[in-house]
Amino acid sequence: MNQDDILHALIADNLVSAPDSARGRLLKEAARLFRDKGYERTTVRDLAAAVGIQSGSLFHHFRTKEAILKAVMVETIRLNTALMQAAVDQADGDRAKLRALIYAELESINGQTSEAMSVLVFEWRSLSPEAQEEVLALRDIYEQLWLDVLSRLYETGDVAAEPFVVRRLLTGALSWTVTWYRPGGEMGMSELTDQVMRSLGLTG
Amino acid sequence: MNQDDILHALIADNLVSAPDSARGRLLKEAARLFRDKGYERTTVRDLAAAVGIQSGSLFHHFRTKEAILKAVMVETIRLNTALMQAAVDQADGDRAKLRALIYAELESINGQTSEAMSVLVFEWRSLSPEAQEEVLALRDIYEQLWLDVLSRLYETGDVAAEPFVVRRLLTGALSWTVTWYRPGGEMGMSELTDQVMRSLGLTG
DNA sequence: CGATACCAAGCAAGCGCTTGGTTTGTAAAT
DNA sequence: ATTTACAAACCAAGCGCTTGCTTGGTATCG
Repeated sequence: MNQDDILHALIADNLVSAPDSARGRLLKEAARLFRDKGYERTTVRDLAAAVGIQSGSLFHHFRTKEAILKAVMVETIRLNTALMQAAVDQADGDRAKLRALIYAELESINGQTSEAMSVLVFEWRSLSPEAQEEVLALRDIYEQLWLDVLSRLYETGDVAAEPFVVRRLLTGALSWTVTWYRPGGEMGMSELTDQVMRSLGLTG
Repeated sequence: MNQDDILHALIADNLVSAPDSARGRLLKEAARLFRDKGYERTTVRDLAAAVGIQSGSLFHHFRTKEAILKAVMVETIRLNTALMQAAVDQADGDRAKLRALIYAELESINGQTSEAMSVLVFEWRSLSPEAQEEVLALRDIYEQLWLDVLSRLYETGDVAAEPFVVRRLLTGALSWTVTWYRPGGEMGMSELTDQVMRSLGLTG
């Protein structure tokens, strides 16, 4: 299963919108606008204009503006959970698994789903508490992947700090790359992954 | 110079507002509201109510709502730059200096100036580009403190990754603590600092 | 023919900010 | 000691605009 296969499997199960559907295109544009201007500064008129319809027509596809934000987040988490799962499964050994997770998360944050991942980090507060809870539940599976690997590395002494702390530090460190790292620049994603591994005192 | 002395020196120089002045109280409440609800969701009526005046009276103290956001950020950076400088100066040796910087930043993020630091991280985009540039210039001094220490640790081999990458990873990792770390809980700030040092493969 | 997708128009509410006038604090002049 | 002067701090009211969303109707298409 490569990345495209994973995406299409999710689309087939109706867990993620096809990028060429009306809904998919709207979510893509919404993610871009929310990242660029922030959720609150993005108006329903902006969103409608981005896909070439009238603002009122949006509400045929989504009940509220917030539902759009939520959909962006939910679909992104679903996709990334599947990608992370695959990354872990394919790697041999815990160091390699950790490296695969870091690489996969960097790719989520700085690659194709970059806009949506930014929204997930920086627009979290714009979600109502009820919606936050729902989205949080989806994250749990995903977080467990990290904790399993980090726990084993902690027991072997490869990583000296507590797994759940390391994971949270890494969440911040990797999320933040969106503010300074430029894919396609001097440093490649693989090189950046190496730098992260080295920062953790792990080499190879 | 302890923390209070540093604060009062800045107040004397008119670089930071006194916490008991009208302006200081407004900035404190603004930071809290901006963190809790976000800049856009916080109305001038909210801000005014928080300090017990009419919304129109706000504009006697600040020209625009954005000027309030900017003042929160500027004053916070000024204070924290001074605190970091003191932390570096007081520590002996580069490992100790790094630890002091990490501890000081964790304290900024999770201690007294917590609200304002959150605003600095999560409301950055709400600043106009011109204001962003001004605030960014203030950060440079502060960032140089980190780079000096990290460069020396890189040369001695204590830290295996490039200084500017490590600093940026740390910026993210430490900023993110605001989302999960609770001061006064099980883990103290000093213990958290240790965990960060261990995550970097540094002990003692 | 019925559902799906859309448009044109606009409503009610909330927004940042302005305005004109009043109170309050302070310090010099009487 | 009282008056005068004046600026800083504040209020009450509301203007003009934008916001998310609704409504009633019209294409489009299997």
